[in-house]
Amino acid sequence: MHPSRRVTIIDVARHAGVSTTAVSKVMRNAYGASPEMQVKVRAAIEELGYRPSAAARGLRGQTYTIGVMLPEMRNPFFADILDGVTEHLDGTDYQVLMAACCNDEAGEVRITEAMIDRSMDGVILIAPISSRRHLQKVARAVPTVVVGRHGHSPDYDTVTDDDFAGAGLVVDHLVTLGHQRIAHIEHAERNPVRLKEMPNAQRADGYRHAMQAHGLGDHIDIVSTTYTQQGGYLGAQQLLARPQRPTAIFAGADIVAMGVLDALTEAGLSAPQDISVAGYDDTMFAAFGPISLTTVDQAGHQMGVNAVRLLLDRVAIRGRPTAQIKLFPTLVTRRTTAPIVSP
Amino acid sequence: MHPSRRVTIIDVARHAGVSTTAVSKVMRNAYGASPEMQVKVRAAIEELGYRPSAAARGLRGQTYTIGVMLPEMRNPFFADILDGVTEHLDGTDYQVLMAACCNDEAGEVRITEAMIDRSMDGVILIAPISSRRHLQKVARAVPTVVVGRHGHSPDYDTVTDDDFAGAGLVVDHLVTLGHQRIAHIEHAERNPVRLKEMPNAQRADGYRHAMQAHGLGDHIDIVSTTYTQQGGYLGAQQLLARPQRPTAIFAGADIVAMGVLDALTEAGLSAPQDISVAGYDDTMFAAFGPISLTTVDQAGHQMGVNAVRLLLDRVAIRGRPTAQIKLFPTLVTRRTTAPIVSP
DNA sequence: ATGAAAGCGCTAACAC
DNA sequence: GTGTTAGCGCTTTCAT
Repeated sequence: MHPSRRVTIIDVARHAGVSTTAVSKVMRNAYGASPEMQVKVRAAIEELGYRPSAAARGLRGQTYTIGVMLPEMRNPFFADILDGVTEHLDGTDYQVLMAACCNDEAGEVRITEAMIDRSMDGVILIAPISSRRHLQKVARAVPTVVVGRHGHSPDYDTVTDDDFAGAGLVVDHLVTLGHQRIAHIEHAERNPVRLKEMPNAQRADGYRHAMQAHGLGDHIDIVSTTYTQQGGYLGAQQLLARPQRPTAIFAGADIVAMGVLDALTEAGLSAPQDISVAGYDDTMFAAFGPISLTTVDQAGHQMGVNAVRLLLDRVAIRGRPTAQIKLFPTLVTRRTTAPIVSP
Repeated sequence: MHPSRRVTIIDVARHAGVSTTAVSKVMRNAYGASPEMQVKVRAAIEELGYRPSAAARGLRGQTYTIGVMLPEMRNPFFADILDGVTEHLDGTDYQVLMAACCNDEAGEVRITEAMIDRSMDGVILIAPISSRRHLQKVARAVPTVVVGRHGHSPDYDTVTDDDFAGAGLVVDHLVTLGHQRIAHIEHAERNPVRLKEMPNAQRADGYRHAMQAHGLGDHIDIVSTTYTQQGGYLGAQQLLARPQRPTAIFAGADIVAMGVLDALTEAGLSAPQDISVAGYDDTMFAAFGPISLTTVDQAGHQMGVNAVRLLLDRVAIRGRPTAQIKLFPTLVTRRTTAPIVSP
């Protein structure tokens, strides 16, 4: 026997004694195949172990492939989104394929183009940092849903979490505990468009707004670094060097909070005894006993589910007006925040 | 203007005043295109913004796509492997697309078949749990490299880390610190084939062997649960209930160690004061200050690099004999292990 | 409801 | 070195 040539639609048609058109129709549950036809064809498919070639399908119709672009793989929050996506696609003919990029614009362009080249039926872009121009271009080539980036476009749908409100939840919580000198570590952003659209910017805004609302405008204290462990470490060092150091630090992301904790330890301090610390994202490790970080849960799973829903919708009706879905976050209180001792 | 039909190879050929063959050859850097031809064609490609359709290419030649299957997304160790993979592919025409499955056999079958259907040029399977029969089947359909699973096959290459030796490193370390009652929490496995091939089984074997080698055969104490946080928690509870409880616990994976720490805290104990704890994998969170877990570094990055190398090799020369690459792990000593106090 | 036939965009085999 | 042509395996008109 030969190195097993793949079974094609022709083999199935011949085996079932029907036309390839018929097989194609059955495969796609398309209109125009009698029940008997269905039975015959399905039997042949089963017997021969036929699986359609996605490449060949893609040349005429769909590829039944959804692409998901992630900024990185190490933030478990993205895994939550993906769970929502794949779960909702379970049982359908669609397959999700992901690509993680390197958090840089060139990488995002490469990946999105690769997805378009591969005739994917739709793409979900998670927290993209590309220019709006590029996002538009992608969206015009393939049905697109952008997750975790605010702002709206006539070409793609968006699913976001209310980062502004989320930051407010943290500030409210800390104020309730008696804190006033609450500092924030943000991810530096200068690009004006992204300044409005990126979650990190919204969190900083939300922090500012909530501080004002509590009459703590004078205590607003923001350090700009990056959403990395290193960024948290450096940010906290700056804050600890203040003449009047803060009693609470709200890190813009859980991973940032890890760096903050490192800096505290190094300075001989600890949370929450000396300083309360809160993060954002409710990543897996936030729940670990020795860490037990107070943080904000973004409902990643729900974001994923909503993203696919919008996407499949758009695959079906290309031209429909775009939608923006905004979900609401919840505060997860753990052991790194506590009532202030000496106000 | 129309909803922009994609630019095809015909458009480019016409624009450059050459044949489609010529364009195709230039695209693939294939033999038989003069320098002037190259220039002309490249100019036309540039001007028209042409990008070849992967679907169409796949129907005849390659798709320039490498598929990577991951058992899950939340273990950062897999991200290390992927970094190695993508980094090594940087600058080539290949694109990596991943799919995470649900740690179950049916999911793995679905994903591998999806990759085959999509005419991927090669696949890298990370820590697959499927039957050998299925792996063989996949490998016969598409060039395959299996990562993180021992055993060898005439059809696929393997890249593994020496889990047996890694477990030995941990035991040696703990013995050096004066520990004798060193317990191990393993991932339960009954399937006889996987019992030999899966890393978890090798770690348990390595533990057993090392204990014997140190004359501590009588102290061998293995609890079978699962490689999850919950598994670690339950396993530790069992161990703490022993009449003579262990002075050190070697968890088969970092995530298991997290569960162990939870159980210790709950019992009013802590590491390393009361019990030393070691993990395996050196995942990102093992390095976090409040955790600071002693663990084993598997050099995931190197595994990734080696996997692609083997894969591209096999894509070029399909029939070549298979290779097995085994890397050596290193111990990462942190603060959850310490010299024994009262032996 | 069914099937014949014309492509989809590319590559490979073959002429020139 | 270059161009012509025949498919790759499907889906989609369009007859019947």
